[in-house]
Amino acid sequence: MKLTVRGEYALRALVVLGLSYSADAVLRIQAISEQQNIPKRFLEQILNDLKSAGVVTSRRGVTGGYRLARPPHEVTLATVIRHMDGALAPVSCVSERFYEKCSCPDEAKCGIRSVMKEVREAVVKILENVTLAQLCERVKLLQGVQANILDYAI
Amino acid sequence: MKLTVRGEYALRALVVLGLSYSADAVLRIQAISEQQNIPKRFLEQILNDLKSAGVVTSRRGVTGGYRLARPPHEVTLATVIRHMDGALAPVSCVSERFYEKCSCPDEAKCGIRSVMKEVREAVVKILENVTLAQLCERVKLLQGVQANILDYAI
DNA sequence: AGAATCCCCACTGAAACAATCAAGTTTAAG
DNA sequence: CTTAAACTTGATTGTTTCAGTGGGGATTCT
Repeated sequence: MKLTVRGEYALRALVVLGLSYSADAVLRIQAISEQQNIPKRFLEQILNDLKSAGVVTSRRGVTGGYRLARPPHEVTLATVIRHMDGALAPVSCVSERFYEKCSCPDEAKCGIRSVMKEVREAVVKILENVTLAQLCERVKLLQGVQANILDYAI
Repeated sequence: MKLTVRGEYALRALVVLGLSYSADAVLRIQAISEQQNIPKRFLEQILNDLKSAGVVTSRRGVTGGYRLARPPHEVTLATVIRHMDGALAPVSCVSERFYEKCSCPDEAKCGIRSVMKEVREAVVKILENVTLAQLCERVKLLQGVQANILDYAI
């Protein structure tokens, strides 16, 4: 599994949306783009893609913007990454959803394949069990730690 | 971590070399290439690369060929894959050996990064603990099972 | 010498990646 | 009812990576 810049931007944007999640408040692309150093035009494309995945919804027009389509605890990182970057498996011949035949003489007898399956399992286990809500919690915690250090300094 | 075709070919070739490992017998590129459906010219390049990594050695000339530079139980998959395909981490900002700064506002406060570190740990734990010898064992086992099925059929 | 093998380095064609551009449509406010 | 600020859609571009090829050179046995 390789997380591309595209996938990373998607996660970063979703964290921002997750942190300010509420019934019907929306965030503008520009706001997210500025806060996260993401090229606006590129982010536009990415959020649109997340929309087609049913992860976010949008409102158009001058008061428009994006918000999560569902509460953060219902979105797993696995879902997001699979949609943006494809397979979680290190090679497609061990992928469940993005399977492709490989060139080895016989997949059933392939030792490499069995190791790669283990790797895939390990990755999937982590990413399917971390939700956007948990990711946001981590962020709050990390930023909280920093804030406390500052408090002491003052 | 993404295993490229290049890395996969390397592992496949090493399994062949591992299975017939002995003090000074060598295998020709052509033999490996034919057995494994790997383009000869490409394999040439790959084995040369593995040589510079100290994984294999070669003998030139008409009786030439390749063999493992060290016994199979001393070579981990992590070593091979890192040399062929680079970082095991899903993003380079969490890689130990291939670290590169990422574009997020503050790495220390990045929640995504902390999840990706977990993924990296999981992958490394597997690949650093599987040696070429163990991989060869798996292959023998898998092929053995097939052989038995055939025996019954006869 | 000659044939078979490894060695080295450059090159190419295709695909993936990271953007960017252009020309819409929708919406609220003035 | 016009306009500006937002999202929408689809194409395009420049760069890098990937997989594979090609040509010529060095080495070693016979």
